[in-house]
Amino acid sequence: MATSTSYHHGHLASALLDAATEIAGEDPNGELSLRAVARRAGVSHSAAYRHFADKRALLRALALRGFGELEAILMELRERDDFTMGDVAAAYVGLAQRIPLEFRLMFDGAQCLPPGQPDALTESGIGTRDLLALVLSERYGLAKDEGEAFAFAAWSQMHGVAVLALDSPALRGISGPEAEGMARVAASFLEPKPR
Amino acid sequence: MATSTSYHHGHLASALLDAATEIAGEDPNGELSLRAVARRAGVSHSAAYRHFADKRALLRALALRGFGELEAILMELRERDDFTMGDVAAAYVGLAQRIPLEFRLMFDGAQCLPPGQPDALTESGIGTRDLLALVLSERYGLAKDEGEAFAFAAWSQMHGVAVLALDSPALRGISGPEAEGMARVAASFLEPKPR
DNA sequence: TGTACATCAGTGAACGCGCGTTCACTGATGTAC
DNA sequence: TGTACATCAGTGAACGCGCGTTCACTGATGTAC
Repeated sequence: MATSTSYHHGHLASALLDAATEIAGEDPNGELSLRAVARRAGVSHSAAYRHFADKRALLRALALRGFGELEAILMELRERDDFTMGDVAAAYVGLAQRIPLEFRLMFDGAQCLPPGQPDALTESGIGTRDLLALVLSERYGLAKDEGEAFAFAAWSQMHGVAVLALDSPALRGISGPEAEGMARVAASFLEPKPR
Repeated sequence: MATSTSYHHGHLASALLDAATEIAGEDPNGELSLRAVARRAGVSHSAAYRHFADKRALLRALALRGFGELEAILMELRERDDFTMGDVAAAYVGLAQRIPLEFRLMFDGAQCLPPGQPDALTESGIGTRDLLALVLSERYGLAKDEGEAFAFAAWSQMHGVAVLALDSPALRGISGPEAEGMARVAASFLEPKPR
């Protein structure tokens, strides 16, 4: 295997994604350029084209990574049978705070998708939504339709908190834990009554 | 008063804002450039600098306009004493669909704000949030704290629906009325029980 | 084990592009006398 | 009412910039014999 200092990098594709995440961690609201990503990875910017067709493809890969993390979070919650809506919302908002770049890209078709049709990214989004519906239905004993509607109500709310905490001038600058606390308060209004 | 064809425009500042809105109406997901705005307004791009210090200032003016519209919507609801949470959410999401550019800018500090401190835009955001809390507290007879928490729960949810409908690959391409319908369904989970 | 060669993954120079912004200018307006 | 002039609101050429992308190239790798 090539070491990180050799001419051949070995894991450049994922190293580029890591570099992008790193940059975004330092300046969560900045624009991300392909050149900056390559620079951070210690590689010429044209090298990126060996691994991604274009900039959109790189961003799409980041978004897909983000969906993977979200699904892992949901699967973890599913293991427990006593989580609250507040737990779900806090986890969701926590993800957005931890990897804001990926989070934004997950829900930004304009930046990630080619003019073309629905693709893997769209499907990932739908799959995650369905997973949330499943997890909540199991937890609260909801029928399919009920569960889907409720999952959408919950998803949109936690998404709203996440987005507002990241971008809104009125809320930006809030700390991660504060944002998660607000998500919990908001989600408490959705907590189903025990029967 | 100068006519629209004379050398002096007369209302260039607001004409530029209108032009921006118009462009965004045609391509809601495109990037907006100051040059394109001036072009659309039929004016050289340097003319914009007679009215706005820089591009950020123009975007900020658009955001402020958006807050004005949102406040008008809330005041209208306030006139009625029988609106539902679904009505509020549908109105909010309808606004986002109608003027996506302004809507996005209202909640995008990175694009609108200079490196500087809280400004008129931030205050506008906070003012609107307080107005929502007031309107909902009146409608449902909530105490101050209760009203604020509930207003945040509602706001984040309708904001989530609005944002997802505009940007998310999984939901984009949805029509305005469909988006409003989804907002109603989501909001129904927040409707307080009558006592 | 050693050599020839195809393949792969990098480099770095160059491309054109549209952008935000500045500047010296000029045309129109309105006020003072 | 008519003229001189300051002020205001436009113009258009020019600036430098960083961007995404392409291309001919070269260094490293691994396989066939």
